[in-house]
Amino acid sequence: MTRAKSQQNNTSEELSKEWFSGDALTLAPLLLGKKIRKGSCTGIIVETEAYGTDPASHAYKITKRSATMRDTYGHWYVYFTYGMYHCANITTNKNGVGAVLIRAVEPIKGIGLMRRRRAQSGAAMKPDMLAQNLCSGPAKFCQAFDITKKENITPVGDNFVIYNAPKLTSTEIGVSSRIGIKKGTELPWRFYIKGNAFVSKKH
DNA sequence: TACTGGATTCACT
DNA sequence: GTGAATCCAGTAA
Repeated sequence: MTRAKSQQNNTSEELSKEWFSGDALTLAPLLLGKKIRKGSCTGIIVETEAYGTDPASHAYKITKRSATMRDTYGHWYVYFTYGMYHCANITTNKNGVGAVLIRAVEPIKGIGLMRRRRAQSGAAMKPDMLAQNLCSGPAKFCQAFDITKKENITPVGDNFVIYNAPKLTSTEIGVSSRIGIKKGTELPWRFYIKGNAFVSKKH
């Protein structure tokens, strides 16, 4: 089978809940390049972040809020932060705790709707409100795809779908570390597609 | 019950 | 580069 044909087949396949049963650190780079659809909006995942049991993770100490990460896999874990933003993770680790934060998405369908939602959320509608500014951050992605706490604990396949795509090579994937929220902690687990204009600015 | 700080974004300098 | 916005979750008392 040709690579093109293989890609066609792969991209039509929906990832099942079981796909997310592995650990977050393994799945985070694998999610890069995958297509995500919610409602009429579709995009390519270009940046992710793995959260496991490091001290800077909500998974480090399970609370009422973060219990979703312990109790599910292949579900949204959505939380509210900074008094105005949401961040969306997909839970992982069938036999443990973990999640992959969706940090940035390349919009490919429903761009007009995304732009309206971002504008409603207060984003300035400047001329440079290009597609690459619509989802280039975890909170921007939530605004554009209308993901709020009401989506929390929604399973994959129910309202949101992730389609398979060929695995990227290690040379196509960038990895960066980040100082955690707890002093002295470091998270070398942010993955992004190298050279992609839709990746968030902060690294 | 009160206080603290945050897995961010954006405007302003 | 810096600071404000804004409110919820977690924690201490």
